[in-house]
Amino acid sequence: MLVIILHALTVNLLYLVLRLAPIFRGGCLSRFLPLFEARCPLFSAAANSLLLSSDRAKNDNREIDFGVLLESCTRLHVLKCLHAFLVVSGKIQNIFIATKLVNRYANLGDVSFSRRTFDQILNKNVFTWNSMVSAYVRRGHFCEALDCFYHFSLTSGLRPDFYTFPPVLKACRNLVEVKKIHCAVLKLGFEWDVFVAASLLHMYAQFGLADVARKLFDDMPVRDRGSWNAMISSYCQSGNAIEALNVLDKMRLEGVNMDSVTIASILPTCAQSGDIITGMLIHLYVIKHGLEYDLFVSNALINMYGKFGILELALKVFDQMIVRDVVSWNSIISAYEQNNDPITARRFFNKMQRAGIQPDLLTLVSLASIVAQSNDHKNSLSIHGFVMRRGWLMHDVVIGNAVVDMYAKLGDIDSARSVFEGLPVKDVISWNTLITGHAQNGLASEAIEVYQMMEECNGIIPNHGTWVSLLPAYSHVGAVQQGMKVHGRVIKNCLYMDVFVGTCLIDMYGKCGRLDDAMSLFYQIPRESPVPWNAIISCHAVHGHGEKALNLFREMLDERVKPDDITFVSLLSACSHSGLVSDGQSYFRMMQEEYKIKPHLKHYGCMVDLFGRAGQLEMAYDFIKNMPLQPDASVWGALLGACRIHGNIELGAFASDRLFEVDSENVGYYVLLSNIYANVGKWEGVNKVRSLARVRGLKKTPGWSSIEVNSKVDVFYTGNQTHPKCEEIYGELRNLTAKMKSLGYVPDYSFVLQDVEDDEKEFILSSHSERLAIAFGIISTSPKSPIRIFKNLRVCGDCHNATKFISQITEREIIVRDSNRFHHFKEGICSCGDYW
DNA sequence: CTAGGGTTAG
Repeated sequence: MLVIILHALTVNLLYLVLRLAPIFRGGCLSRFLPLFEARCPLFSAAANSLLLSSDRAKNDNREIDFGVLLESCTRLHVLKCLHAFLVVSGKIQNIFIATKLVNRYANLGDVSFSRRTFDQILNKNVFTWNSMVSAYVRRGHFCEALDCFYHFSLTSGLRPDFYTFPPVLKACRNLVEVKKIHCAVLKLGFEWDVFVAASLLHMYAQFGLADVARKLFDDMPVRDRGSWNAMISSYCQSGNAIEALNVLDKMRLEGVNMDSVTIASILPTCAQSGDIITGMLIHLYVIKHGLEYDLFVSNALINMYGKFGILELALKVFDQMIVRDVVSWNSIISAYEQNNDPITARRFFNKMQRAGIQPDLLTLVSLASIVAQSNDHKNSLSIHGFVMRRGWLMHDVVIGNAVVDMYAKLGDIDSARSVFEGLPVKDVISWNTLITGHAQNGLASEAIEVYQMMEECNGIIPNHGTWVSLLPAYSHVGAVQQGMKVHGRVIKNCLYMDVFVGTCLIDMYGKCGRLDDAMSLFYQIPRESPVPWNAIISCHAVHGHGEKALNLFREMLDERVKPDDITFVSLLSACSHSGLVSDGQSYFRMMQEEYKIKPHLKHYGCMVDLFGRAGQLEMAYDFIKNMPLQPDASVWGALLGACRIHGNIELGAFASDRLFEVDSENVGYYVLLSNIYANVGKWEGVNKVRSLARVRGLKKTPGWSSIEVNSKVDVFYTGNQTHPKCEEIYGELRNLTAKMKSLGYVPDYSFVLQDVEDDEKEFILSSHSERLAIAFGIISTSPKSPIRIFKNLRVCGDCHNATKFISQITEREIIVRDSNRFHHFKEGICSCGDYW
C-alpha cells in the first residue's frame, strides 16, 4: 500500500518538476522509465523497446515514435508525465502528437485535460477539431461536443470533412439537432458518404422516424455492410423484429454476408420476439463462419439462450470463450439469476471475482436480484454499501431501482422507501417498483397512496408496468371505481390489449364482484397464453361458480392453449369451492399425467380443501399422509377449516397441533380451533385454546376491511376510533345490534380470544372491522343500494351471522369478499350456505 | 494520426 502511495507521489512530483523546470529540456526519457514500470507495464515495455532502437541510432529521443508511446499509455498519471515531457522537449508543437494526446486523455477519462491540451495547440487543423469533438462524444459530453462543432464550422475557417459528422450526429439529443446537422451535411455534400449516411439513418431511427431512416437507406447509391447493419440494428432497437429480419433477408439476397455486428444486433431481437428457430439457425451460421470466438457474438448468444431459459447452451457458449469481458460474466450471471437459480448465479459471480474482473453497475443489478431471491438479508446491506461507495446510486436510476426492489422483495419496505426517497432522479420504473413493493408486502392502501404521489409529480407518465403494479392493489381493497378510471385510460392507448394489463383488469373486475365485466373484457384481449385464462378461471372459483370454471377450462383446451401450474391451482380451487370432488381428482391426475406438472404445496392445499369441505375428512387426512412434500401451514389449515365446518374435534385438534408446529404465530388458527370446541359446547376446550394463545403472545395480522364510496376507499381496522364519522358509525352499530337482538341474534363469544367480561366481548365483536365498514356503507349510501366490503382475513363466524341479520333489516344486498371467497348476503341468507 | 454499425438492465 505504502509503495503505491509513494509511487503516486513520485509520478505527480515528477510531473510538477517537468512542468516547472525547463532545465530538463532534451532530458533523457530513460531516466524516468523505472518510475513508470510498476504503474504501467505495457507503456514501459513499449518505451523501453523504442529507447533501445533510438539508442542504437544515437539520436537521443528524436526518433522515438511518440504516437505509439502515447497509444500504449494506460494510466492517467503516466500520461500526464509524458505530457510534461513532451511540453519541455518542445515536441508538443507537433500537431499529430498533440492531437493524439487529446484523444488519449479522453480515452483515459479526463476530457478536461483533452480540452486544455486542445486549447494550447496554436495551429489547429481539421484532425485536431475532429479529435476534440469525438473526445467529448466518447465521454458523453454531448452539449460540449456540439458547441465545439459549431465553433469549428463557424469560426475556425476550416471546412469539416466526412470524419467530422458521425461523432457530431451521435451527440444529437433530439430531432431538431439532427435536422440541423443534416443541413450542414447537405451543404458540404457528404450526404452519401457511407459512414455519414449510416449515422444519419441511425439517428433518425433512434428518434422514432423509422420511415425517414428507411427512405435514406433505400436512396443510398452505395451501400456497404455497415449501411445494412445500421438499418437492421435500427429496426432491432425499436423492437421491429419483422422488418429487421426482412432487411436481413434482402441483404443476403444481394450477396452481402452477415458479420459479427449483424449477428450481435439480430440476436437480441430473436430473444425478444421469442423466435428461437432463427436464433439457433444464426448460431449455426456463427459456427460455420468461424465467428464463435467473437466476443460480441458470444455475449449476445449467452444472453439469448438465457432469455429462452436454455441454460445448457448459454453455459456451453460461455465455456468455450477464449476472451471474456465483464459483459460475458454479467450475461451468464443474469442468465441463471433470471431463471431462478440464484445459487449458480452467485457461483459465477465468485468465479468472476477470482478471474480478476471488476464488477460493474449491471453486475450489481443482477446481484441485488440474487440476494432478494435467496432471501439473503445479510448481503443486502453489503450490496447497498458497495453501490453507495461507488457513487452509482446517485448516478444511475437503474441500480437505484434495483436496490429499492431488493429491499422490497426482502420485505424491508422502510429501507426500500428511504433508498427511493434518496434517489436524485426517479423514473416510472422507480415508482412502479415502490408501488409493487408495498402491494406485495400486503400494504395495498399504501401502494395506492404511492401511486397518487406519483400522479402529483410532474413529468412521470404511467406505463403498463404502473397498471400492473397498481391494479392488484385496487382489487385487494375493492377500489372498483378507481380501477375503472384506469381501464378508461388504458383503452385510450390500447394498453388493455397487453396481456398483463388486460389480465390485471380481469382480475380486478372479478375480485371486485363484477364477473360480467371481467368476462366481456376477457373475450376482448388476446388469449393465446394461459395467463388471462388462469385469471378468469380463478375469478369464477372465488364466486363459487365451479361449473362455469370447468367450462372455461374446456374452452381453453379447445383453443389449444397449454395450461400451466397456476391454471390447475385455479381449477382445483374452483372444484373445492363448488364441491366437485371427482372432477378435482381427475384434474389432479390430468395435471401430472398429461401435462407433466409436478404438484406443489398450493395444489395439495386445494386437494385437502376439496375433500375436507365435502366432508371426506379421512380422505383428506390420508391425502396429507401420502404427500411427497412436507405439508405446510396452508395444507394443515385447510384440514382444520374442514374440521370446523364438519365439527370433527379429534382431527381438528390433531391438525392444529401440526399447524402450531409449522406456524404457531397465526392467530387465525387459534380462532378456528376455539370455534370447533365452541360449536359443540366444549367450553373447557375453548378456554384451553384461549390461554394457549395468550401464553404464546401472538402477533396478530391486523384485520382490516375496506369499502369504496364515491371513488374513495376507506379502510377500517378493528376497533378504529379515529375515522371522521366515528360517532355516527358506532351509533348506527348500536342501533343495528338492538334490532338484530329483537330478531333473535345471539353474539357468539367463541370468536373473542381476549379474556374479558361478556359485555366487553360484545363490544369487541361489534367493532370488528367488517362491521365498521358495513355501518359506514349504510350511513354513506342511499337506502337499499348494495354494499360491497373487502376483508383481508377470513370473515369471522359472528360477523357472518350478524351480516345476515343486517341484510334483512336494511333490505340491502351485502357482498363481502374475504381472503377466501365471496359471500353474497340477501334477505337474511348467505350464498355460501354458511360454509365459509 | 482521427470515424460508423454491435452485446448486458430495474
